Amino acid sequence: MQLQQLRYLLALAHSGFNVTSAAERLFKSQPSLSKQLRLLEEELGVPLFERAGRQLIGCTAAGRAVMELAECTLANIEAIRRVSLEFSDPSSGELSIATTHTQARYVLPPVIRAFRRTYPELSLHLHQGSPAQIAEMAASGGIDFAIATESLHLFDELIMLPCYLWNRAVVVPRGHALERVEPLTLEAVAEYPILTYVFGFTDRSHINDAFQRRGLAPRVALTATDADVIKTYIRLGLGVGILAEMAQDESLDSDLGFLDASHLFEPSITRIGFRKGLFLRACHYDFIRTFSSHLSREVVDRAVKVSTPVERDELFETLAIRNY
Amino acid sequence: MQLQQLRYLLALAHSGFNVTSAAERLFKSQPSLSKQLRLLEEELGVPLFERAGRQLIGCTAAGRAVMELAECTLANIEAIRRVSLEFSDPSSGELSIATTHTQARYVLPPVIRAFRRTYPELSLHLHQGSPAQIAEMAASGGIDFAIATESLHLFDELIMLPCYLWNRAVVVPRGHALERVEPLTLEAVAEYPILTYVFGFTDRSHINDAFQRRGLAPRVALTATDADVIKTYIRLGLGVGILAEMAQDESLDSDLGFLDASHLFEPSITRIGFRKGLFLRACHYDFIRTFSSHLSREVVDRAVKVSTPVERDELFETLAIRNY
DNA sequence: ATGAATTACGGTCTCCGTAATCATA
DNA sequence: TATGATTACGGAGACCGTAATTCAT
Repeated sequence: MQLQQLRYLLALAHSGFNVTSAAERLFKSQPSLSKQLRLLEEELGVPLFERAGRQLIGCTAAGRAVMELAECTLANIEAIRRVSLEFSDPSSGELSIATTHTQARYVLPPVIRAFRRTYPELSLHLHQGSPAQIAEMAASGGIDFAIATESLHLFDELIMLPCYLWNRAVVVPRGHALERVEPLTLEAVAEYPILTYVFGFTDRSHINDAFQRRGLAPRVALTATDADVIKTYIRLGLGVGILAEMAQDESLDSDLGFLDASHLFEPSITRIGFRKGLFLRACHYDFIRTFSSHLSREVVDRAVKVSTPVERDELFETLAIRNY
Repeated sequence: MQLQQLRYLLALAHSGFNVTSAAERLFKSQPSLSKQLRLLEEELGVPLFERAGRQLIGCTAAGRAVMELAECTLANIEAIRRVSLEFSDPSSGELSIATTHTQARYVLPPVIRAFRRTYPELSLHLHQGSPAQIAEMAASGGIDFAIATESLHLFDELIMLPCYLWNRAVVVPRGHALERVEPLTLEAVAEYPILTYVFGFTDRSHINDAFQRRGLAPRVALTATDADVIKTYIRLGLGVGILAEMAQDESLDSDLGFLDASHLFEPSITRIGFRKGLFLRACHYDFIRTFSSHLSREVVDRAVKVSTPVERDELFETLAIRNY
């Protein structure tokens, strides 16, 4: 049995049991893959795949069991690589972060600036996507960290740690009538067309819930994944925005009014997550710590140890999570 | 990186970092090993071994970390083999049990007789040794089960499940004066030279403790690892034996009196254990169940899930453990 | 007839063993 | 000098790719 064969096995599963596309993904010829998969199957002495004629169309029960173990094995190999890299040069290497626009544009810059001072040799990679894509990226490897506000709990291969609480702001062009409503109410906001994030980003459901509880049905004029895009349309007078409070850029947004709406909507919680198998290097711990100071190495280690998300939540009930 | 190289790595560690003897153990030439180990080290880019000149004399911190992961990886590979074997032919294969003389000679025969009726194709292997050796065998692989009364908790790679409680018997030649002492007391026993198990077997400390609590210092005339050996000397009149109650063979021991001593010594508990990584086949579950009927598949699975021995003990507090 | 897996075959690279060399106690 | 690791070299085999073949829709 060879590690290659196990890699082929997983690639096959990830390509919907299409040998050709698995081969392409691995930059190998199709016969090579085909042969190695057959050899593995023969060595193990048990059919791993459901077949329709010559086509592979799925996994047998044995195949699933083997697949799971193979995944674990390769994660281990990966861990060996990482641990060696860490010992050979603790400050070198790469760190890939998948996150949403809001985090990458507004939240992370000061964090990364500080982090780079301690790890100037490390190359950082920022990948953007929807929370679901982010979680997928982190779960299936290649990405070290996922940072987002929702959806990440969907993957139970991910360990999620709470970072900070944040509230929403109602964003209007300067001089807008809402600026004079004190205190701001949902009823007042609902008078205007709403511009906010698309569903699946930054807890849209919190916003809907709040209006619905008051029996209000706001008109949503436009949604986007990107606060900068939304701000552009606010400036054009299409309506009022409901954005994350982080999305205020003091120097560029002097023409916009950010009205605190923490009393109108439930706060949301931004989390950082990583794959369960991930070997955490010093720079990993340091990044998490830089991002969220209560997540010390000890806290992270404890969170990794406990096996269920529920237990992890219990762990964090005792810790104070800062507001943004 | 190849699995072979990881195997070499572990073999090296198990041979005290002597490349030559590691090579012998693996039936490979020494240069091959030497080269592969060097290649691995180069690939990982970090020294794994402490060197004295050309000699390898130990592990670096990186080496230890890699070693641990390698062990885990190979256990996974082993699990893949097993799981495949299980699917290809659930009733074939081998089952190796390491245990003490008492278990192998007196306790296991009816268990194995029953077990073989369900798995006639399976070859069973009984390895004997001291509890410490048994634990070592089970922990370092090759052996499926360890069965013994003590010491097994020393290895935290082992999952130990309690099987049954048993008491001691005072064993005398028929007609011995102790047979007429009703009820039997420690003081009466302490009058005679004692024959019992060597330390490290079957909870010798329970015996010592009991005497000590009563301020008695019995004369221990002879200790052995083997109940049959001890009985021989009892028959020769060297003294009275303190043996496990299981050690009575109804048909062969009619010339010996087994006097119940359950009121004199704390009961002991016999456990069955296996390596944490072990993939449990149906025959494994069945063997455990045959040996100890309260250890159903569900109970075993739950015990495997919980991570600490303490939690496991809690799990079993609610279950009734039978007496022998 | 086309898409997809398998078989056939040849080349390259890896791993292993033998033999010779080097270092250390 | 003896023990034990490393280097050198040649052979067997594994893996891969191209091309041809087979199967099924």
